[in-house]
Amino acid sequence: MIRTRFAPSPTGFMHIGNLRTALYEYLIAKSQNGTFILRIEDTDKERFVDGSLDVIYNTLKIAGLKYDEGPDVGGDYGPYVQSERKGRYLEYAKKLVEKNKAYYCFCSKEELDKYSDVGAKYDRHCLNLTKEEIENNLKNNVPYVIRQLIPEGKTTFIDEVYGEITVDNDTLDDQVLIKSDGFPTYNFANVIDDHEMKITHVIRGSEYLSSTPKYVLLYEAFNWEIPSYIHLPLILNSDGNKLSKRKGDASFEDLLSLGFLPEAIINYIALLGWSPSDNNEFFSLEELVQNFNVKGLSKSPSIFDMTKLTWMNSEYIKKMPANKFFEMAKPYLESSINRKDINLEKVSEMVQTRISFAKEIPSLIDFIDELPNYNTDLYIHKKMKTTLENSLENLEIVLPVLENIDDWQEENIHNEIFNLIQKLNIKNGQMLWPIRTALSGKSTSPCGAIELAELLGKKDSINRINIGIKLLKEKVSR
RNA sequence: GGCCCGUUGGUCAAGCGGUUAAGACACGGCCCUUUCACGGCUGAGACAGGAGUUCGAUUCUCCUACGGGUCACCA
Repeated sequence: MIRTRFAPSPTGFMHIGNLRTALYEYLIAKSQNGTFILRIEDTDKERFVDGSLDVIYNTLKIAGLKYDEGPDVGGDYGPYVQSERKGRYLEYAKKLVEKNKAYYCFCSKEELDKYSDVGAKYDRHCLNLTKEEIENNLKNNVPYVIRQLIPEGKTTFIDEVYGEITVDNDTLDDQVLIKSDGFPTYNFANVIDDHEMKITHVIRGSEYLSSTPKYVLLYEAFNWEIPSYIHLPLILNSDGNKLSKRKGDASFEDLLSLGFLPEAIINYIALLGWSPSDNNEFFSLEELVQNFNVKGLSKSPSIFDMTKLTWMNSEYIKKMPANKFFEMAKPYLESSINRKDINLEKVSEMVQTRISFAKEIPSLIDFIDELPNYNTDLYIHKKMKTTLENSLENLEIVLPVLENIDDWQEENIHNEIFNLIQKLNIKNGQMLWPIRTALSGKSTSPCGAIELAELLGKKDSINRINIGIKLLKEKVSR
């Protein structure tokens, strides 16, 4: 039975990279009917950020990554918050000391700083302490840490993505296991908890690849079974650097607030570093569970491409049922349209195929409440064969026709205008382009002239055409 | 700097000794059309470099270059 875990630290918001790691941990477990666990790694009291626990819970909830065990849902291997497990780690460390796989170190931080260059290893000063010295120090409450004693030789492990990796142990430092504040270091707590929680597959970012030998040595020191390792390639931003909030890279929350759909985000990031066996690109979470396979994981880092995410989100939007889309679009529609005579559902329909994410809505429909100031050059359109002169002419001709329509319905407006076009024997565009321009004041609009006229209503439409005529007259007469 | 990992079009990527080296995004063109979008068709664009192994290397090995990760009482 597979057991995987997501083990974030409550130090801020959720990176896209973290989310993807959680996603893969979830998928690997669920694709084999396994158990997915959430564990909070809060051994660094100083970096704790208020509210970040909620961010973790919320993100997983919104993303649909339901965990079977965790701080807020319980489970047989709790507690699932490391700070609540504090007592256990020291006992384990002492066991290692007894076995001669670890040792007390009383060197102060200042002492160590003196000769710490990049790549310098701890000189094992305290390894030579006599039993009496150690006991004396402990009795006198001299602050201490417990360090792992790295044996000689080489360490080999197998990563399911990267294959067999071997390192020389003398490149490894005697890392601290228990800090002087009594808390375990991340590396130590991780091993202990993974073992106690019976984690079978350790899945994490490839930045941990080079510390994995130390983990392996720890498991060996305890004589515990070593879990499977699956290291994931990094996600980089378009500059080729690690994703970071400071550099302006979007977090999951940022994307949500832009109106991206969680399903689309999940779908997109699932494809960063993993590819299915067929060419399909669209996967619901459930489909990901069914199709996920470790074999599809890649080794090389991938760049987070906002453009493709945007495309994928627009595809999801297009596939939404109209009523569901309306529900999502409503707040945006309501905030940018104050007129009460506008049919918001109709606007919603128009907008659905034209946006990539919800926050794009306002800029598409901002002309509805108020006709923007526009340049008469908008009337000139080569393909439509429109000029300032014939635009003016056609607007003047169509105005009385529109004024005569009593039942302001799309069908009627359509008929009247097309009759006129036929009578005048002109191209459709020569009439429709000027009307659309006069009604919207923009080079693009979410629909054509006739739909626009119906939407805005008779009074406003005629008013806007009059404004158009006036603007054109001023321009042409000059 | 030491150690570890990586390198297929601008981006995501398939490929796992013999292929015209898929597909997607983005980009160009055409069609559809009442603007824009949608949709359809189409085009351009890649195996980092060099040695081996082999009848044959994108695929295997080594070297070089470049990129990344890591070397904390952070996670």
